[in-house]
Amino acid sequence: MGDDMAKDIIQRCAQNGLRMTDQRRTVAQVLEASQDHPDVEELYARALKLDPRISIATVYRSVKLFEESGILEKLEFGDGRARYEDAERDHHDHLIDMNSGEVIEFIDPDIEALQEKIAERLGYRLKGHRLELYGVPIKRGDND
Amino acid sequence: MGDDMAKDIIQRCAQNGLRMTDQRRTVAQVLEASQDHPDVEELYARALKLDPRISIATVYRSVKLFEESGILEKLEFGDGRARYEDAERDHHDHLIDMNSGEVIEFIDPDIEALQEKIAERLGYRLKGHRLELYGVPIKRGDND
DNA sequence: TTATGTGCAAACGTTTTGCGGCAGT
DNA sequence: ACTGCCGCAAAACGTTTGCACATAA
Repeated sequence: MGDDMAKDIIQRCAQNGLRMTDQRRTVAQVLEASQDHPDVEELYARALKLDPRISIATVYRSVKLFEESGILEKLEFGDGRARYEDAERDHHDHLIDMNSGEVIEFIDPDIEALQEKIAERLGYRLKGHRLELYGVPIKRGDND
Repeated sequence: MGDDMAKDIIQRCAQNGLRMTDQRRTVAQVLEASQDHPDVEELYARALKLDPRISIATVYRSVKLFEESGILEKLEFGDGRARYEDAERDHHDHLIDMNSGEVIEFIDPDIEALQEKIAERLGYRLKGHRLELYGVPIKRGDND
């Protein structure tokens, strides 16, 4: 019991006192169901299937609102489009497959600790970071 | 001896067979002289002082060309504007001061090694990475 | 009921591009 | 001379916003 049970996005919206509309529920639902990293255009496409009346402006407004409420985290992988992911999930970084564009998530406690130490050494308190690895799959028989 | 002497941007342009115009030389010169991380608008402002005839379209075209030739590296700090820096300088990462916007460069061999190891563990050959730390200065008397 | 959200289309800031003229090799 | 660059202005891109209407609380 207690509230260590993971809350879904809609619950956290309510918790933050956000007025819940059909559109916001739709956007939340799409995000919840996405295991990949869709950009806003793609979020909009998926939302349209659940609610053909929704507009892309509302999708933009919703993700921005959710981000400002700390419910989502904004990601930018350098292709000019923003992506959003659930901020409450365990922290992780991203490895981008340069061939397929696939995004692999990972965590490494050593690297987290090292970052804190580096910031401190430079006289800063670490507030956030962004780590992206870009790589290509190691194929069997790929000797170098 | 040999060519372990650091080459400047203009030399590397020539080396890559790029046709050198006054404008490209100006952009190269501005980049060479910049110790900070100016965005393209700022690059243009600085270039204008050296050559009042240059247009911002040319600045955009030049940095893109230089990037495609591997002479510059494109940086995006999440403010919607691209920045470019000399790709041949020693590799380093960035710490962004969240109060002032100042960008501090650093290198940490441990973190570099760790990244290689993580990519390998995930079945990837690391081709590049992006590490940005976001922090606030630790002030004396700041107990916490 | 009243404040707030929505859809639409227009505006935005950054970056790219089509064009006719100009310049590097 | 010939290819490719330049400046200009217009377009493109992802994102934001003003407005009149609709809806949650």
